[in-house]
Amino acid sequence: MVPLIDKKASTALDAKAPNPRQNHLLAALAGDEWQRWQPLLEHVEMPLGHVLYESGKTLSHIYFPTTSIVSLLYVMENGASAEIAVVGNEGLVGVSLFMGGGSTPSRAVVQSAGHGFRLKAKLMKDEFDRGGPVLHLLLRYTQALITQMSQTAVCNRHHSLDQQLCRWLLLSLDRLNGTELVMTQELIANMLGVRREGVTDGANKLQHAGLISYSRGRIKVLDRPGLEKRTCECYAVVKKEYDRLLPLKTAT
Amino acid sequence: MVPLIDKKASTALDAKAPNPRQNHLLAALAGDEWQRWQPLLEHVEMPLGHVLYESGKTLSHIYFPTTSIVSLLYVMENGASAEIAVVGNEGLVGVSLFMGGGSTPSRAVVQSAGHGFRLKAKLMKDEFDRGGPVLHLLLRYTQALITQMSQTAVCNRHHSLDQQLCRWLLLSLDRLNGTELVMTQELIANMLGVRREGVTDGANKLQHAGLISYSRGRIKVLDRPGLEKRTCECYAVVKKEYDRLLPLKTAT
DNA sequence: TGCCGTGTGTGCGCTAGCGCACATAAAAAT
DNA sequence: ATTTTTATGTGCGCTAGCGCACACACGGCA
Repeated sequence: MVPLIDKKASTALDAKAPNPRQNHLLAALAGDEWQRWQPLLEHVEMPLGHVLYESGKTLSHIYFPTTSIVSLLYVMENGASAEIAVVGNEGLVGVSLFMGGGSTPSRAVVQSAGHGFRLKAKLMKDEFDRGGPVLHLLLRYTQALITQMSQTAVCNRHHSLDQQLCRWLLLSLDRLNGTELVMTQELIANMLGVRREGVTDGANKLQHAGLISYSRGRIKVLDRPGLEKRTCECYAVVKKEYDRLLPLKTAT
Repeated sequence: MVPLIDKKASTALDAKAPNPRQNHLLAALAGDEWQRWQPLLEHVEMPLGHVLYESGKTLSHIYFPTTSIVSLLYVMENGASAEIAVVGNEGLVGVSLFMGGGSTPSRAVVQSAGHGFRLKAKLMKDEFDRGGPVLHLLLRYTQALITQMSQTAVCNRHHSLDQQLCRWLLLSLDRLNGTELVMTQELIANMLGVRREGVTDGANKLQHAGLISYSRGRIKVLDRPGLEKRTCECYAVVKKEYDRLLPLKTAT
């Protein structure tokens, strides 16, 4: 029997017929642009850990996550790493393609498995160079991304691991549908650029405070407002800036 | 007598007839664009501490430093601060103007007094929207700026105060002519988002190592290669990316 | 010449987070 | 059902950087 109406019915449906318009940028395209883009978009699975592009290498595609989350992270010479920004269904991966360089010193890794769509580099560039609304949409998104990166820098400097953990959970949640993250503490530690034990500590505190519950790679958020109270200002700053720059006109 | 040939002859000359083309972006403009821009550019003094724009406020101008350095910094609710990026004669201040938002959550402060030029917001937008080489130049610069911000985030996470101090000195030096910075340790601490005492310590070590010499707000760099050896990889990453994205065609 | 303000040096005790080395426990494998 | 793998918990000593409280010391100004 085809498992269409199992416990994961909705996600199974998504998997069967993923909708590009789940991505907010694609959803924001006007009718004629959308007509032009639709046939060019290629659906892609985004499995956990998949590297969309490697530091310094030329981008072949630009990615629009729908149900996945991608981390832009920087891996250092000594192996330590740090996340620069998160991208989910609100954005795209590969701004350097239209910004000019064609590459960045960072790496893009799927942090939460799911789906997405992609567009060939050449096509993307052409679309961008047509100017008009597409160009301005993409640039506004880039501006929001810049804010997230800046705020990450500030947060790394001044805030406690606990606060950063909250920020990170919230940012990730905002980029997914539900209230559950599939994510080991080891992974989170990698993203935040801290020790795994530190994350264990932080997560423990949050669990005892009744804000989250987790076990072996599944984190359920029980009390979102509680998390927001515990996090630093950084989360709100970033959120506000995304909302300002990329107001949601039509959610599919 | 007009103090034209005093001990600061060259800088006095700069002050008298500052040259917009000292700014690399302006220098990169092709003949016809340059003709168009030249009459629109307004020369401005950039005194130490001057705030070019405030967090969240709409930008009225875009600034092209020539002999000054501007810090993009974020000031937090509790008063703590952190620098996001530095801008000198290689760039411009106010990317959010053409990126779309018209404002950012950060603040722009003159960190090293000098000169610069500015362009009215409206004019800048119009120029940008003409598309073509100007647009691509500005976006490439923005891309470089993004790299700097990312690297700042990474550096804040993983590197020691000493390394960051070296990075900061080198980045600042690159954006000035000479080998001397007019800058108190207090100021530097503010930029790096650390304690003043920490900077004192670091500077002391560098002085004892014979890399710099300083006294009361004047820092002379004696051994640049030495600094480069002490700093973290972040400096080189940023430098390389700037060079890649913004090759110097003609220095005036 | 002496004074005062702004920079810089120094010495505490304190804490967050690190690195390491394990102990447990839940799932997956056979 | 037993073993193996993977995820999480815990404990320890260690260090960088913080916050605070001063002591100097240079350089301009009266």
